[in-house]
Amino acid sequence: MAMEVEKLDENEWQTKLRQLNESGHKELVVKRNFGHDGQNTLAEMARQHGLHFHAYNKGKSLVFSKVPLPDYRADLDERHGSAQKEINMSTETERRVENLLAKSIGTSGIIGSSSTSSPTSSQGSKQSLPNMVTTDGESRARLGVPKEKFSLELRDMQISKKSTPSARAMQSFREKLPAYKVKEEFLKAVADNQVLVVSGETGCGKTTQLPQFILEEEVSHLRGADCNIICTQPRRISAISVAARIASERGENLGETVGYQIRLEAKRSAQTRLLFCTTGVLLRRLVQEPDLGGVSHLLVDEIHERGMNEDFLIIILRDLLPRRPDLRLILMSATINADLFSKYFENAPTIHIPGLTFPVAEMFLEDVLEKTHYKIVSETDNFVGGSRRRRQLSSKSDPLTEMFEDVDINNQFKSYSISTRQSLEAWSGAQLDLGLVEATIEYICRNEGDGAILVFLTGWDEISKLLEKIKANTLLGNSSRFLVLPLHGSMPTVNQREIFDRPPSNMRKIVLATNIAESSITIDDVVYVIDCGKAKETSYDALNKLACLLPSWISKASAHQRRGRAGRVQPGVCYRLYPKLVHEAMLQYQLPEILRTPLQELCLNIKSLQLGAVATFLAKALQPPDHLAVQNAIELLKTIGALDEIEELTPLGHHLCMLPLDPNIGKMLLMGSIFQCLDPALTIASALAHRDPFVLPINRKEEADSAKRSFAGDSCSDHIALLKAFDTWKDAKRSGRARDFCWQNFLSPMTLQMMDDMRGQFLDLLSDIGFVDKAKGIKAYNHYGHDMEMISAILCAGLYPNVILCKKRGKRTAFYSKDVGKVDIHPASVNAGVHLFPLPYLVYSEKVKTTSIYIRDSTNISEYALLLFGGTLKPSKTGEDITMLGGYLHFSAPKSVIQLIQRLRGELDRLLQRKIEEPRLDVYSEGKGVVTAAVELLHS
DNA sequence: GAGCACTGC
Repeated sequence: MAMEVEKLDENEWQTKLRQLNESGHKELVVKRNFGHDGQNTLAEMARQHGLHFHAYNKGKSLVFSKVPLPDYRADLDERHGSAQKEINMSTETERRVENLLAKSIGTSGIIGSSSTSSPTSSQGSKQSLPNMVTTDGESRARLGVPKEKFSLELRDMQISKKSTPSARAMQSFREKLPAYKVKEEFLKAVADNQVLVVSGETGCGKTTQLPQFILEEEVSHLRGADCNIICTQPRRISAISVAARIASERGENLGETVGYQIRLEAKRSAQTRLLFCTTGVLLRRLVQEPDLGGVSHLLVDEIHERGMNEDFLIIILRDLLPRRPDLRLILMSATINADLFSKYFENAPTIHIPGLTFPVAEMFLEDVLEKTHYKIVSETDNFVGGSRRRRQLSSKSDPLTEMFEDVDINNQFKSYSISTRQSLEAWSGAQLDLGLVEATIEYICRNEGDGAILVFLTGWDEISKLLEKIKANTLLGNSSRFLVLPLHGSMPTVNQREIFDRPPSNMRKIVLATNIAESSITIDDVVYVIDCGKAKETSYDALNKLACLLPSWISKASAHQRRGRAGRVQPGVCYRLYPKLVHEAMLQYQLPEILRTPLQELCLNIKSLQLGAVATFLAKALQPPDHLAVQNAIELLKTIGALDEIEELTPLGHHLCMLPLDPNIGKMLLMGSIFQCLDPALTIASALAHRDPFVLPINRKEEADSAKRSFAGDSCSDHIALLKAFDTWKDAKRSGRARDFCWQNFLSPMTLQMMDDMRGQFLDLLSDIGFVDKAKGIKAYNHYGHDMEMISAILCAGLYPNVILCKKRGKRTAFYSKDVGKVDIHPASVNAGVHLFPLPYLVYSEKVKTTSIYIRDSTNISEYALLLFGGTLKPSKTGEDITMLGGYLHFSAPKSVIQLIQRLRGELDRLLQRKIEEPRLDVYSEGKGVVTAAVELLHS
């Protein structure tokens, strides 16, 4: 049935594909694992042939299959062994569940509830959210101050604040910024055009000055009371810091005329005329106010970053502009792709502002090699006749690396030394040479002037290895002369002051960082940047429904941004550890996030904003996502019951729209509130939605590992570990020991605090949509909050269809998922290294392909959790089998047991349906019998 | 037997 080949070169694909297409073969088995790029190449070609292939790993081979996924069953035995699970229910359990169920059917009154439309739920979804941006253009008027008077007040205040000596000093500083030179041109363009694109390099003052120009202009023309300027920022930190900066430039306190609003935090008042908020906050506001009533000017900053929120917002705004002719839209971008946005908005005029940073010299690999005399040695050079072309076959390579391998080094680099040319011959873009990084750092320290060094690396591993190399280095290892600091989003050092502070004068600071230092964290005193040219980047493989996190070449735009990090205080130097030819071949910009991410949450938001059919709407994007990615998202939303067959929101979908969460996590939260597990559901949802509170220290990772495991106990669950860690932190906090507790248990206090705040927000939202009555307190919804089986069932209800089969293979266990076949447990999971699981399945919240396909966090669950809280059950004709997940999960049992399970499940579903349609229904008392029967079964 | 880019509601 399968065609087999060893490895294919690019031209052979075409032929093989055609053969596969025309033949009766079902699969193409490629024996070499040639990596993700190869898969995508084939996928692309297949699409051109009008075929969709499904790829999965099978041992060391990669299999491409024509078989559509629902027809999985036939292949199951061959690939996974038998996936059939026998349900062994004791007659005692059967009898008890039977009794509980019989009782409940008599009393609960839940039979015959068949309404499908829901007036109550749609009412619920129109209720207002707390922490929402509210229109307050008229708020002062409402407070009794007439508009005209308020405008006068604002103007007089602006005049008086400008006359103080400190304000004059501030003004002269502002006048030196490049943005000041375009002030009149800018204000005229804003007055004359509905849309304007402003491009400018960092340091030109566009973010701090342009919104301020508008504010000053409006206030001085006595339009202050009517103006309502919003400026969006992609990150929380920048929303706060820019607002604070502008308030101080105006000589005001933050929260007066200038304020900010980010999730769970705001500083603003009725006077506020200029508000900085994150893009996410504005998108939430659009749910309530599709026309942005009351907003006079909207500035969208950093659109060149092409974040998902910003791309999404821009589609909505383009449609909104005709309905709001008085609204002014200003898009702010880096220079590099301003034209793209101008074209998108019917050739809107653009204004360019030159930058004001110090010049940064740049060097490429060839120059770095000349200076450092470092010799790159290829691993395969030791073999006789190891030509460069041959080496490429042995390593996973990418187009840029391959391109350079075809370059005639001696010809192209005539003017360079022989040693450099040899090194260039040996260089491979596939692997970073840490020795070269070390040599470059050493060169700077020996030969260049003072100033901090910032090294861009791809991840934890490289940072850790380089740190060790530096420690062992005879010069750099001297800790009284060199301060070497790792900087990684998951390391506990991120907020330590020494990263930002200037070191003592005889000491040089060397920061080893990931992408985090590209835009999120700014270190002012950097003079030297060393750039490895790569970053770990997410991508989304729509064919296999798989998120990937793989190192790849950065774009020219990112390289430019990294270089700029060296010129903030004085002229700097950027050492690029890749050849100039590679730099020239880099993509202009990074692929926008909307093309690199699963889209379920975005699709849900599109539905909640009533923007029409998802695919039609997304086709209007600057760069529309792949059709298959959209289909996957819609299908998932249907699977979890958020969308119906005609892609309309179900009552459940309406509720999920109100929760700022991934739909799966939102569902888990709702299920937790319904089934008396509110407290754990709040905690787990906030951790999954925000970030993992466990940090990864560089030297003590074994200790960190065991701390996490001790929280999990014998639960076989990362989610329980999160829960226990959070609860223990709360206790420690109450007794004033939070700081020590976090340090000893490798937890991030900031993340835990954020989780705590988010729990509060979720509780408010659940209360708004009627699922809980806040006045009664969490305890009233937490009867099973300490019941592990019930918590696992809730996790299953929320995380489905993210299910993994655990299959015993001798002393070990192997893991399989429906979409990609064999997967591994991530080594940071508490389930890594567990050989025998008490229960046959795992549910997970994240599956990511890195060096392998890993399940990052998982919880071991029983067949009953799946049968009662998983996907739709499909009984077989014989009545002795039930399947789920398109036949992937298969259960068998005696007829009576199957019938019992179906009846119980039916009652549970009806109860749930009624609750979703009438959120205020008291499930705990009305459906007590059904719930107790379910709990009984989960415990058996 | 071995690993964790970064945001945001």
